[in-house]
Amino acid sequence: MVRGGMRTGDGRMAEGRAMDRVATIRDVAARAGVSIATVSRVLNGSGNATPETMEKVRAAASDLSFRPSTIGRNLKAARTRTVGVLVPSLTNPVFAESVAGIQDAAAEAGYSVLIASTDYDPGREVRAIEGLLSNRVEGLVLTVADADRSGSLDTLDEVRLPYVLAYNQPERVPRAHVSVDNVAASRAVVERMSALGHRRIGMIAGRFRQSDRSRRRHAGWLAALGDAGLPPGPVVEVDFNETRLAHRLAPFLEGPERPTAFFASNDMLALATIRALRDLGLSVPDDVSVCGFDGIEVGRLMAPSLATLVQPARAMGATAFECLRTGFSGELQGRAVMLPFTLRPGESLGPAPSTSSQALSERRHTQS
Amino acid sequence: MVRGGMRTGDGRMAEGRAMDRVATIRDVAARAGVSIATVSRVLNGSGNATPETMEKVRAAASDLSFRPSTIGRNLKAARTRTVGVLVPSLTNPVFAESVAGIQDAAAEAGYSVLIASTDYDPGREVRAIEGLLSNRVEGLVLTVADADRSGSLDTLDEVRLPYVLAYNQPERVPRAHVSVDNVAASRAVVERMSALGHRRIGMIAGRFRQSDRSRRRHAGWLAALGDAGLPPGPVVEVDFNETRLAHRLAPFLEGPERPTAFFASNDMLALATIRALRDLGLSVPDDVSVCGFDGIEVGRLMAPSLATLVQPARAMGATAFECLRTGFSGELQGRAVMLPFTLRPGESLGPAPSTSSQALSERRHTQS
DNA sequence: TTGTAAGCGTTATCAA
DNA sequence: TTGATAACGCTTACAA
Repeated sequence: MVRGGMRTGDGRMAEGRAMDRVATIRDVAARAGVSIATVSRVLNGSGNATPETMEKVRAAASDLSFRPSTIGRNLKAARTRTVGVLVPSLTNPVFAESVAGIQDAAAEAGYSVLIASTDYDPGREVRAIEGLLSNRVEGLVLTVADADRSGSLDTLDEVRLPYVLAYNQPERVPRAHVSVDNVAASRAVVERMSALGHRRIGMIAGRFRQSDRSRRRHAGWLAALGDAGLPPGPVVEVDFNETRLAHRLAPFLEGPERPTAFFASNDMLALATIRALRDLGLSVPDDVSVCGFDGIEVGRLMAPSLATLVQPARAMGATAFECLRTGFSGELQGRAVMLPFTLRPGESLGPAPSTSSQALSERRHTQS
Repeated sequence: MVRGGMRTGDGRMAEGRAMDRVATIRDVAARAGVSIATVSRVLNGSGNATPETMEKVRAAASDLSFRPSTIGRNLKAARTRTVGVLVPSLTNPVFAESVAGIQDAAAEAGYSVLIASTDYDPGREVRAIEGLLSNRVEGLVLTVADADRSGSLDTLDEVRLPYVLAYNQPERVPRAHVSVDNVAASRAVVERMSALGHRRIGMIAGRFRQSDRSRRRHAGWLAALGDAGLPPGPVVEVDFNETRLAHRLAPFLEGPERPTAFFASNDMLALATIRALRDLGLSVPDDVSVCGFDGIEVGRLMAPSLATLVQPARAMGATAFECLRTGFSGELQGRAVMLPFTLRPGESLGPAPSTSSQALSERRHTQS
C-alpha cells in the first residue's frame, strides 16, 4: 500500500496510515501481567491494589495509550452518559448559542453530546430522532417547530425517553420546557415602541401554523397593542428560510399611514426586514424602526445596531440540560422554567418620526 | 413517586415518567417466537426467511418499538460509524456552517456526529479529544488554532486516528486538510482594494502566533501590497474574543495619512472593525473601507453589507468529511484539497475617498 | 430456513 | 489483593 494512500474497499473510514488495532483492556492486562479485572479496578479506582500492581497497570496502560472504550463500558453499564440535541439549524446563532450552553453543562457533568439538525425538514427530523434513539441517548434537549403538534415529541413520549424543550413554549400539551415568557416579552417590545411614540406597529413573523413561538409572540404583540389602544398594524407571515422580504413588505409601506415600526418575531427576520426596508429606500430608524427577538450577538456589531428582545441563549441550553439531568424539583407545575429576558436597545429602534421629519426623510430618499 | 417528580439518586438522567427498560433483540425474539439470530437477519435483510417469519418478526419489533442498539452493534462490529468534530466555537457562523456541512454529508453516509467545541481553551481541547477517542470515533474533522503546533494533532498522530483539518492550512507539518488557498485569497482582496484606488491598506488579524490562517492571510496581504508597489499599512493583532476594537484602532486613524481600507482576517473581526470605525466617527465606506474573510451569511443582511472573501463553509465541512470517509485518492501530494473562493462585493468596500470628498465627510461627521 | 453459540470491551460478582 | 467468569445487545459463522 502506498504511503498516504488508504484502503477503502472494506467500507471503513479511510485511514491515513494503517491504523493498528486500538488497545483493549486485555492488552493492558497481558502487558502488566495481571488479569483484566485488576486493570479495571486500578484504572477506575474501585477496589484496592498494591502500589506495585497499580504502578505496573498504569505503566502498561500508558505505554499502549489505552483509553477505555465507552462502548464496552456503556454496554455493561446499560447507560451511555450521552445526551442528544436536536435543533432546526446550527447556522442560526440563537441555536448555536444554546447548543454551546448545552455543551458547557454537559462537559461539566461528564456527558457527551450527540447533535443532529433538521434544517426544517420533517424527514430529516424523523431520521435524526431515530438515530439518537438507536444511540441510546439518555435524554434529549430539543427545539421543534411546533411543540403542540410534533410527531417527534409523540415518539419520545411513546418510548418514554426524557426530554426538555428549549425555546418552545407549548400551549396545549404539557411538556417540559425551558423558555422565556414569550407573551410578556413581546409585550415589552410593543410597550417600548409605544413609549417611543409609535402608533402604527406591524409584525413580521414566522408561520403561525408552524411555530409555537411565533404564535405566542404574535399574541403578546396583539395584547399589548390592545392595552395601548392601538390598532394592529399589518402582519406579514414568512417562511423559515425566506431572506428576501422587500416584495413582501412593499405593499404595506405606501402612503402616510404606513407603519413606523416593525416587530420581528426573531432576529434573522429582523435583519432581513432591515435589509428589505433599506432596499426600498427607507431609513432605519429614521423612517421605520425595527426590533427583533433573540438577542444574537452580531446584532450589536452591525450598523444600525439591532434592538432586540434578548433571550439568554447560552443559559437556555445549559438550563435545559440541567433540568434533564437533575429533573425538575417540583411536580407538574414545575415542568416549565421561565428564564428572564431583557430588552436590548439598539439604533434600529428610535422615536417615531414626526410628520415633518418624515416628509424630510421622504425627500432625502427620493433624491438618491 | 409523584407524577412529574423524578428519581435522581441513582445517578441516571432524570426521568419524567418511569422509563421502562428498552426492548432488546431478545424481547423481540421471544414475542415473535423465534431466535435472536432470526430477528437480526430479518431486520437487517441479511439471510433469508419465510414471509411468515418476516411478518412475525416485524410485527413484534414494531409492537415493542424496537430499535437496535448501536452500542451492541458497534461492539460486535468493532466500528461505530461515528465521526468526531472539533471546532473552536459553535457560535462563529463560519464554523457552524461547516459543521452543518459535515452533518449533511455524514447523515447521507449513515454516520453519526459527535461534536465538541473548545472555546479556544486548550484544557477543554485536550478533554474533548480524550472524550472523542474514548467514544471510538472512526475519524475526526477538526479545526485547530495552529495546525503546525498542536498537541491534539500530535495525539491523533500517535494513536493513528485518521483526521482531516478544515480551514487550517499547515505550513511545515504535512497534514491532511481542506481549505482555500489563503495566500491567494488574501491577494485577491488586496488587489481589489488597490483597483478601487486604495493606497494605504491596513490589516486587522488574529494573533499570528496562535493561528496558521492568520499568518497565511497576512502573508498574502503583504505579498500583494509588494506586487502593487504599496507600503504595508498598520497591522493590528487582536485576540480571539476581542470585540471592542475602537481603542486599538484609534492611534492609526489620525491625520491625513491614515489607511483608507482595512483587511480583516475574518468576518467577526471585520464586523468589530466596522463597529469600531463607526464609534470613532468614521463612515464605512465613505471614509474607510473594510473587507472581511469567511463569507458569513449575516454579512449580506447588515448595513452596510459586508464585503468579504467567501469560503464555501458548508462545502468545507462536507468535503472534509468525504475526504475522511473515502480517503484522498492520490498519494501524499493529494492530502490537501483546495476549495475555490470568491470575492463577494459589499457596501463596506468602496472606492478610496478623494482628498476633497474625504474632507467633506470629515466635516459631515464632526457636525453630528 | 432456522437455531446455537461465540465474541466484541467493559464491569461486577464471587472465589480463591 | 487478585483472578476467573458472567453479563450487557448485537452480528455472524456454523450446525441442524
